Amino acid sequence: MKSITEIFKGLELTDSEYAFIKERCQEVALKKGEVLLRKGQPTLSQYYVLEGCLRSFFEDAQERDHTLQFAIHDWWISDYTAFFDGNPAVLTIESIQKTTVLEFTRKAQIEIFENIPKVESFFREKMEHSFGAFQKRIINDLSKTAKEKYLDFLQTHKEIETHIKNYHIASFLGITTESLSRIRREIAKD
Amino acid sequence: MKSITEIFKGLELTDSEYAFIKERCQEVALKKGEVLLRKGQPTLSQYYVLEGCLRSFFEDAQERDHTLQFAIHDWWISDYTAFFDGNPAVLTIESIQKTTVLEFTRKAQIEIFENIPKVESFFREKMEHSFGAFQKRIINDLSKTAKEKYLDFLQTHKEIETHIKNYHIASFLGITTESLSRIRREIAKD
DNA sequence: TGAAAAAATTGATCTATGATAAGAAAAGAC
DNA sequence: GTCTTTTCTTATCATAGATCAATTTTTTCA
Repeated sequence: MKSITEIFKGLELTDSEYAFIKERCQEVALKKGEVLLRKGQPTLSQYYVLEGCLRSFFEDAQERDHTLQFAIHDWWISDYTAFFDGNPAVLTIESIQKTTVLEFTRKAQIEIFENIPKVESFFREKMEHSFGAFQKRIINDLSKTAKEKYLDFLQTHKEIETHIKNYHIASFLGITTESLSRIRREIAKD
Repeated sequence: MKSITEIFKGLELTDSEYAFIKERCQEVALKKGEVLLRKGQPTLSQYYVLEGCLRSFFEDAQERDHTLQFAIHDWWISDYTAFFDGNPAVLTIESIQKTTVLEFTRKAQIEIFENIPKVESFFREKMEHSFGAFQKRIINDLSKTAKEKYLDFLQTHKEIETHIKNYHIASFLGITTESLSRIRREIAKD
């Protein structure tokens, strides 16, 4: 079983530092299809995926859903607008496989930052990389065709692509499942 | 003239801490149209806008450009994928008005973090908010029509909208300038 | 202030993707 | 292993936004 030690790999924490962190997070197990966070709820926590796969998505006024993020082992996920600002969630997070996560509340996280500064640095760096990934995502959304976006997705999500339903991929790419199907046929021809 | 003291407003830094920071950043003045960072260059710095307006954009294979971000007074801007990971820039940053920025190199920033931990917390929080803004941007890109995106832009960029050329706004929204023009006509009718 | 350049608009097509509807294939349930 | 449900594909038609080609309006600066 994956555990807390590997979250902070590279950090060289002492046993008492680990213990301090361990007391401030909680393991949560989810069956396939279960909801971890529902839109409208207060978003008090951020989640680290130990095993399985989660998906965060936005439901628009026409009840179509738009996938913001997939998260597998060693990824973090939350509704960041809500988590950081204390607003109710606009996203819903659901498991698309049997999943285990570690839950860190905002309060716990801040306590940890205050007591173990190198964890704050660690999180800042994590954040910076995710920030870069979001920047890249926006650029892709603006500049690529649906087909290019799909090919790009296959590259950037190699390890998870096989577990994920095509309609979820379509929702991540911002196209309909029918369009994705046409694109897949075209690619298969090549 | 806007200056360094207001960057960290709310932080209550001592004079010597200010001095420490001041020695590690540099004021850069730009004429309208000048380039601050060009794609392909190493991205060693992050910029804080004192006055004026900058734009970061991506040029695709067809030489069309796609605006990622506008930055005015009190905003930070860089090519984050490049800045954080040490890769060459994929974005170009240009001034679209006479602009003054404070330049912080990565090295300087890390020195500051190590010596004044509360500045690191401050940056982490800045980052978190920007992260939330990017999340919102992606959701908008996925779920809204061009018209809705434009109306949203007018709201979220109230203070700067008047200085910015429509073709830059179009490039931010991911549509052509002709389409934006049609959308504007439609809105004017209402 | 008036000519040149830059920016915005308009009209006429074209095209990628959406919507709808139906059938085929795959996955799960019993 | 068959039945049911879910997922994926295919076909046809509709549409938002792109492209191309002028033209008008606004800005710049000599």
